[in-house]
Amino acid sequence: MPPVSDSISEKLEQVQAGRESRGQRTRLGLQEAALRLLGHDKSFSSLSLREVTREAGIVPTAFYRHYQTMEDLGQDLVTDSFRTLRRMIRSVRSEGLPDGNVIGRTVETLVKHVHANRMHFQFIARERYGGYSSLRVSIQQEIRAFGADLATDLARFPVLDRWDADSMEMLTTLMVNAMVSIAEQILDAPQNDAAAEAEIVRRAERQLVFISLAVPAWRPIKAAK
Amino acid sequence: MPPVSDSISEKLEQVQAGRESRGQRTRLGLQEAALRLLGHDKSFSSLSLREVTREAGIVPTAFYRHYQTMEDLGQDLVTDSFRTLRRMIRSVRSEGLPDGNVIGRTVETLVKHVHANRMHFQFIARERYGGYSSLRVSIQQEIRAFGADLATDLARFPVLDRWDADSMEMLTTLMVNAMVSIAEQILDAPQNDAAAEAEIVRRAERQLVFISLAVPAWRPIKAAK
DNA sequence: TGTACATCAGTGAACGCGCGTTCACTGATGTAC
DNA sequence: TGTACATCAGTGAACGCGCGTTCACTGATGTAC
Repeated sequence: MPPVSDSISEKLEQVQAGRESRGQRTRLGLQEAALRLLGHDKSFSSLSLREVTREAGIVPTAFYRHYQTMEDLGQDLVTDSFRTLRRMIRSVRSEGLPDGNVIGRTVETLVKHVHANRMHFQFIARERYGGYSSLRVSIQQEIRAFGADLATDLARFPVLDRWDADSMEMLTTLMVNAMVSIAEQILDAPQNDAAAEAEIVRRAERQLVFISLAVPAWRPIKAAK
Repeated sequence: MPPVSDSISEKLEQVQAGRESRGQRTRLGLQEAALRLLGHDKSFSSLSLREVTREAGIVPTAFYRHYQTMEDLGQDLVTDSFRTLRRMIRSVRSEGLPDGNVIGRTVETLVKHVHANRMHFQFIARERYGGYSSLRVSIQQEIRAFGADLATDLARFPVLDRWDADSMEMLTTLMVNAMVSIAEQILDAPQNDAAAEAEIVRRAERQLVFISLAVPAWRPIKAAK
């Protein structure tokens, strides 16, 4: 296979509907079945192979045509979930230069995407410190990568563009943690309770505004050189 | 039983070594067995009743003399873990009025206690968003209570004593989240790697210092009235 | 202090169940010519 | 377009295993007198 970007090769495969198509449909079916089951207050590591295949409508043994273990399925879900997340951050970024109510727009976008990809976020939240250690490691890496992306965006702010890498990392860590916490609160809140959700959003925005107030007061170490 | 405080009645029971003593020893044995098993990279919800009793050196059926389900055992562990945590915060508080390097002392104390109660913290970290929803709820409540304690402590600072409740809650949430994240990093770091740990501590302190820089710039809403 | 008795904690056999995994198979899909 | 063939994806029976839970039991512990 030529070194094409993921999303392009994805589409190609869909269009070709070639030799792999049946296999890939089932593979996707397994992923979706797992996510669906995670909605019922279960964690991925407590899902059984048989449960997933049952939900996917295939026989247990067919699982092995696609994955060696449940852990491998989990890895695919991590990859997928963060593809979603990256798409989200890209959409905020592409809305032009930072201006106006950046925090408001960011929180709004985050909340919107948590709803649109509820099960992906649920999966990440549960597995971040949960079951399989290999998934924990992957998730931790992806979150760090997400923070790095955020750092790039933030560097466009005049005050921040001369900060040292260490200080930037600290700031992005703080913001990513806040965003993770927001996502978790949204997931925990009763669904369709607009008031409760508005309150979460309000608090989240206040928190991020508060953090941003520290920015002018901070003296980045290496920038002083 | 008369309404005595938990820790007092605990000691009384130990001293009396009365009718309950054998039962209580086993009950404690079950709790410790569960914690011990959590060290091996497993989450509580994936622990089986038989595993725990095996580790505790009793027959599976004896479990029911002490708990109805594993979930009940988990509740005891939550209670215990936070008793530990509360003892910790109390020790920092009792070291006199806030002065000198409060942040440094707080982080140091936290790290020390994470090491001393590694398995309790591990349990909390894993179950915070993990398996049983009843445990998740209890943990969330306890963390909120911990935040309330912190708010009381922080109110002794001159700048903060006139903040409205909402703003205080925001600040403590931010700090508690930071502390939770520190604890999780310490748990994840390779044990006995002093350098890695020092780095975590350094970053944590910078983060908390950063947050505190926002304090003077913040205008609490209701205090303006 | 000694004995008879009640309660409490731990035992061991047994059960039915869902699990992950193996295997030889069948049928569907795609390729070569 | 049609046929022969190879590969790939799903099947269904079977296995041994650890699980949670029941039950009637035994022995340890504590109490009453």
